[in-house]
Amino acid sequence: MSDPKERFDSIVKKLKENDHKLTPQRLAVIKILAQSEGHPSVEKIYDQLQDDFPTMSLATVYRNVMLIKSLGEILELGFADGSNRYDGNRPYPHPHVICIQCHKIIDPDLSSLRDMTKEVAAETGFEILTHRLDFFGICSNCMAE
Amino acid sequence: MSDPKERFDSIVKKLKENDHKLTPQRLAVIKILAQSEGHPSVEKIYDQLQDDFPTMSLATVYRNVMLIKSLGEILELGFADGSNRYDGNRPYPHPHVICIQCHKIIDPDLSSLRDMTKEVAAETGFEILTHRLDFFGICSNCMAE
DNA sequence: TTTGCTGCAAATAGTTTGCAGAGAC
DNA sequence: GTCTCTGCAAACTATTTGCAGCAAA
Repeated sequence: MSDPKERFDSIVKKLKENDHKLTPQRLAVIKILAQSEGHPSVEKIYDQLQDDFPTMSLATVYRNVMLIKSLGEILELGFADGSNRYDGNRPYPHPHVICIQCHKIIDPDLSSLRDMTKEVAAETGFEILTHRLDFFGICSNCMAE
Repeated sequence: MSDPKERFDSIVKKLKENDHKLTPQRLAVIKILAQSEGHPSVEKIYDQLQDDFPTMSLATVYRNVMLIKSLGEILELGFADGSNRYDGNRPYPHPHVICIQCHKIIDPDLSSLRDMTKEVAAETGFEILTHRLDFFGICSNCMAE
């Protein structure tokens, strides 16, 4: 769990470095991404902004999420059903555990992944640049119901 | 590498068991999926069918791929950019190595994955049902160019 | 003042669906 | 003969883009 404030500042800094303007809408999107525990979708971000920015358009959310992603400050999680969700806390590849019932996403700690990447590179002759690892199942909450 | 003929028969059998009709179009889709080394997209399957079935529609390919997927006989690989590709050889979850340049997909052998699933279950309290593991990089062919 | 950003609406791309006729069984 | 499947075209959904006005620096 990184500090939301720290993440927010770090993303803002990156934007400044690359000469992007800091509009209220943009800052609001960053704020949500920086403090998101739940890996929000664009739609979710949009919904959360309706109170403070009732006239803000979905296109603006998309544009800002894309921009921040292109700066490498968030991780995009695209799924087969077409839904995309974003992790603003850890912009580097890491495993996710996803509840197929309530769609909660959490980040487990896994040590053995680095070795696996090496193993794959050796076996396939690829130069491995990144990876994606998701586990799908039922969380304890949903199991109890 | 499973035997394409065997895979074909096994999918056909599953369809019969579930009272689905065996149309020429359907069998042609199955044939391509069963012998696919390259994890084809729907579009790719459609293209390959144009010679033998010039009037066949994309919708039919989609419907058949969906049907076979719903019977658990192919694995769907959806990507963040919206592209979907299908593995008709190994319909169970397994790792993939994907070249980001030529989009080739190959299946490496990785032993340590089962242990990892257990580790995740223990740490998160989830009941893990399936997973998805992709490595992205540059294949040796593309590196040479 | 100068760009880049926003909101709106229209365009786009991949996939799904309704319907009428064709064809598997 | 029955009922599913197919082809076509239209519908749908998530995302992107063009444009004119607005606002950050």
